[in-house]
This record gives sequence, structure tokens and C-alpha cells, in this order.
Amino acid sequence: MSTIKDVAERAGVALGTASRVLSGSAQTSPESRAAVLAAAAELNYVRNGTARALRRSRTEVLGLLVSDIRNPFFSELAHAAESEAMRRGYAVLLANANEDAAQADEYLRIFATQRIDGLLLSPQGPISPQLESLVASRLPVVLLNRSLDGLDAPLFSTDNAQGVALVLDWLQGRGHTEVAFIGGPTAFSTAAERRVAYLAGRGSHGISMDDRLIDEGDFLADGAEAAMLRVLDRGKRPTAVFGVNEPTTLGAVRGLRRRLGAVEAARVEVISFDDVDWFELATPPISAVRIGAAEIGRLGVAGLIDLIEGRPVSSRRVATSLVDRALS
Amino acid sequence: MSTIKDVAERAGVALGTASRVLSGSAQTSPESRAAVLAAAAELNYVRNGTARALRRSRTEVLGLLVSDIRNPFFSELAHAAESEAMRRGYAVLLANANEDAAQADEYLRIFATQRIDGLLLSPQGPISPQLESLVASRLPVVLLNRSLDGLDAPLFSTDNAQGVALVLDWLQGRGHTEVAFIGGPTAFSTAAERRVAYLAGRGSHGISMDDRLIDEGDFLADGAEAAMLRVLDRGKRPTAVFGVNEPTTLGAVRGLRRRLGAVEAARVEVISFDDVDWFELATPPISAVRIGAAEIGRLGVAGLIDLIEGRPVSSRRVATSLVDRALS
DNA sequence: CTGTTAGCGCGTTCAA
DNA sequence: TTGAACGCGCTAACAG
Repeated sequence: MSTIKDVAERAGVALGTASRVLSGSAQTSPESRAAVLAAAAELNYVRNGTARALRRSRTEVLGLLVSDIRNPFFSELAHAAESEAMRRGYAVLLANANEDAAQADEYLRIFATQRIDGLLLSPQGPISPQLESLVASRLPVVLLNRSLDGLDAPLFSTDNAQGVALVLDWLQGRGHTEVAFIGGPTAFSTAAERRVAYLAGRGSHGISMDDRLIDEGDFLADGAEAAMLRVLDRGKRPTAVFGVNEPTTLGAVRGLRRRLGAVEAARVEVISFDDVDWFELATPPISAVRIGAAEIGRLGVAGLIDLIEGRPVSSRRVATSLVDRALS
Repeated sequence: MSTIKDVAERAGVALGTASRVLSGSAQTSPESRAAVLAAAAELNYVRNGTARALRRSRTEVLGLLVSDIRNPFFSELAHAAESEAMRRGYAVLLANANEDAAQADEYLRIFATQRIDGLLLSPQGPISPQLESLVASRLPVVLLNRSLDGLDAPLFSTDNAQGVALVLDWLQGRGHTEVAFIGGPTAFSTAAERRVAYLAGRGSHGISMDDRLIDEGDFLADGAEAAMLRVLDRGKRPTAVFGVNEPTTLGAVRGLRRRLGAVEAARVEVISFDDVDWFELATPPISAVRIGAAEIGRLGVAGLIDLIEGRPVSSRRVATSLVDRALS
């Protein structure tokens, strides 16, 4: 693989001149510029990013740490983030923490070793020592989706209150009064925000204030199924169910079918925070709030680059939209 | 951020000794070892990966180029690949080509600049100039899922013939003779292999050889829906449909419902290559061949590292399993 | 077992 | 505008 030195020799100029041409800095005469460019093309020159990074102490690599890329929310986010980053000349290192704090720390160590220029972080638990030391080293960080106590970084997240308002309007419009709410762990700011917004808004939307209709799972299907069963076993018979998350909604539907049977379960309308194409296949079809995961990813990268380049950045909430699949 | 030089000074040893201790090479005395480790801990030393990479001409970074991480197959694969890579001490750069050859080439250029140690490639179209030059530079490459004419690299892929055999057995067991096959673009080796296996096996499984039951889409929902409609409009009325892909299956179901109405469509059994949890919600539930995307990702990374370290690697087919959701 | 030193490839400063 | 030279932080080769 040829180096800038080879290019310079072939172009008949000094190494410094070749560097200036190839990195577009300073002024160069048209002649040497043409000669260098031609030589580079002939030699199939590809800049050595590691040497460049060492010299400039900037890698043009961003780190993206999410809990699990298999979660459609994160895969959509990662897709948008990666494509925005590449548009702006940055590559993206991917890491899945798998809801495991130790593993997240291990990744942060690797990111530190690789000298990423900035970090996009979707926090799992509380702030960790490794993260603390990264922040202390003044690594630019933006938060995705969830906030993190003790870390003052811009947050790009779903407008949960606005999304829940859409759900409440839909429930009211469909005439539901007995609505089960299957939430998630309130340690997660997203779950907490959705719960608070729902509890605060249900009264004014004509929905029963009976707390036996409220339960919470673990943001996963199994925990949500158990929560749904608990609601039913309290003797409540909701006409609609609100699942606060995509896996939660799946679990809730499973619970309904298990306790009520397919026929009766099909009489219960379901609405979800978080949308999936396949919701249209359910009986009845499941309506959902669509989260702007792509927008969050895009804004996150744009914000992070602003941070890296020293521009001020402020947090942003991304609005959701409702996919109404109600049949009539 | 402290350097190895700082560590050496604080430990009272020479720079070389510190390097030996910190990179675990050669022998070092217990005393200097302890001193260096202590100094490193105190100074919060984090190795500079760019400098190390420049010196060793190995970055310990792998590139993963897929068409779209939002596709569940790839997100599962990426998850497993990333976690296997990290287990082996490698980080992973992610790129989404979005089915766009020019974009794929752009990413390959970035990968080359970043001096990745190896490439995991799920090819889109034919071999590109950029890829050609990477291969010429002797970059280790493994192929995922699809083979690529003109590139002799190990391939880790689904055992399509075995998967289709599972589907054929299932169809036969359920007593279906009129089966619609909705395929994908045969330019993709996966689509081609599945089609060939199906066409070759249907006769011996008691399935109609009428080619009006066969059509193909574009591996996406819209194209598949159109293909399903074409089959129905030829006057065929299948009792089962085989979608060759997850989006294809979604499109096929949409087509069935659109032409036949929900009630009649629910009389048609559907089976898919590629599984999604939500299939259980359909009426009737959709059975599916589950692809070992995670296994492919894991094997791909293991194979790539073997290649990087000079060990011989051979292609592998990963077996599928059937998720049977038939009600009776 | 340890210290010293060269140089990986590049960007940038200093003179000219 | 250009050439020469330095050094980013690290590993590896060599001498002791």
C-alpha cells in the first residue's frame, strides 16, 4: 500500500506539498496540485487514517453504544446515525451492551483505546466509573432516549408526553373507559415518563382511574405477559390495552389470549407505544405510536459533531405520530 | 490523557519496559511489572490505539458491511458478530449500503482509510472496483449470506436447501397440494437457491407443479404483494403460501387479504423463510423457518479472524429450524 | 531482564 | 508557494 511519500516522489514534489494537496490545506500551485492528484490516482493511494489520527489526535470515528441492536428501535436509530455520520465524514463503531453494565464498561474502554471523537450513548443503568473517566477526559457525549443522572449531556429523545397524548386521544375517540396500562420499569426514564403522562391524562379523557388496571412488566414480552395476567386476575376486564413498548405489547396480547381465549381476546383493542409493520396482522390490528428513531439518530449525530467542533448543542424532543389501524 | 512515557517515568523504568508490561510481550521482572501496572492505574492510562495501530500496522478493527441493519436478519447477525469480535479483542465498524452500490463503494473507501484488519461483507450487487482493489491489497474478506462471482472468499450462509426441505415436509404434512410460491430476485443467490430447491422438491412432496402458482417479488413487501396478486389473478386459489423472506411474507399476506378479504384469507396457511415473533399474531399464525443469523455472524467473525491470523478457513452452511405455529 | 533507539505515515512549523 | 525536519505514541530490534 503506497504512502504519501511515494505519491510525492512520483509527482516530483516534496512530501509536505503532497500532504498539503491531499488534505486540502493551505495553498498549492495548480501544477503541483495536478501532479500530486495524478500520482495519487496512479498509485491508488489511500490515506492512512491511523497515522493521520495519531498526528491530528482526531480519528473521525464515533462510538455508538446501545443496549441491543436487535431491538428495532435501535436498529433504525443506528441506521440513521450511521448514515448521517458517513455523510459528515465520520465512521461509526458499534457496541451492544446487552443490558449488562460490565459489558458496557468494557466497550467504553475499547472506545477509549480507539480514541473515538465522540460518543452516542443510550444509557442502561446508572453512570459507571468508566463513563465517568471518559467524561472527565472531556470526550463529547450525547445521550439517546434516556437521561442519565449525574451526566450533563444533550439528550435526544422521544417526546413521550406528546406520544401518550396521542394514545389518550385515540382511546377517547374509540370510546374506551376501561383501559389496561402495561408499563415498564420506572427506573427507565422513558417508562417513567410514559406512565406519568398516562396517569395524569386518563381522567380528562374519560378513562377509569381504577389503579387495578395499571401494572408494569420489564419492557420485555414475558414480564408484560405476567403483568397482563395480573390485571385480568384482579377481576378487571378492559376493553382496550395500552402497551408501553413493542415487546410489552406482544406480551400483553399473549396474556389476553391465554386468559380469555382467542375469540374474546379479539374483542379487546390494543394500542402500543412503538410500531412494527406486523401489527397490521393481529386481530384486531394493533394501532401504535410511531417513534422517530431515525430522527433521533440523525439529530444525535448532528449534535455530537457540533459538540466535537465546539458549537453549542441543546437537547431535543422528537415528536411521534399515530398509526391508526382501527378497522372502523 | 497520559502516555506510556508518563507511566514509565512514574514507575521508574524505561519506556520499553513499560511497553512490554502493558502489551504483555516478552518477560519482565515481577517488580517492574508491579510498578508499571500500579503507575498505569494511578495515571488512568489508556493505550493509544492509533499509535499502536500505526506501529504494528494492525488496527484490531473489523468492518461489517450489510445492506440494511434494520432488516432483522442483519441486526441479529450484527449483534452476534459484534459480540464475538469483542470477545476476541476486535471492534466493529458498521456500514449500511442501503442496496446502493455507490454507497457501498464509499464505505469500502472509508474502511480502507481506517485500515480495518478484515471485512465481513454481505454483497449487494456484482463485485465493485473498490472491492477489487481491497482484495488486491490482500485484505482478508469473508462473505455473509450471498456469494459473489469473481471473489474467492469463504462464505457463511444459510443452508437454503435444508430450510426449503423443512418447508416442503411441513406443507406435505399439512396436506397442501395447491401452494403459491412467492420468491425473490433470482440475481440474489439466496433467492435463487430457495427457488431451485422448492421447484425441485415440490413434486416429490405431492405439491402441484403448476407454474402459475409461482411468482417473484423484490424481497420487499410491496413487490411481494404484487406477486401474490398476480398469482391470484391467474385464477389460482392456493390453500397455502410460501413467502421466501420476511418482508415477502408480509406482502403476500397483504395481497391475500386485499383480493380475498380477511375471512377467506384466514383460510390460507402461510409459511415463511425467516421468522419474526409477531407471526404468532396472524390469523392463522404463520409458521416459519428460523435462520441462524446469529450463528452466521459468529462463524463469520471467527472465520475472518482465522483468515487474519493466517489459518485456513472454509465455507460453512448454517442449518435452519422450523417454528411450527399451525394450530392443529 | 532492561534501556536505548529507530521509525510506522502523517500534518505542520519554520525558513527560504 | 515549497522543502526540510520534527514529533504524535507506540512496538520491536538490538545491545547490554
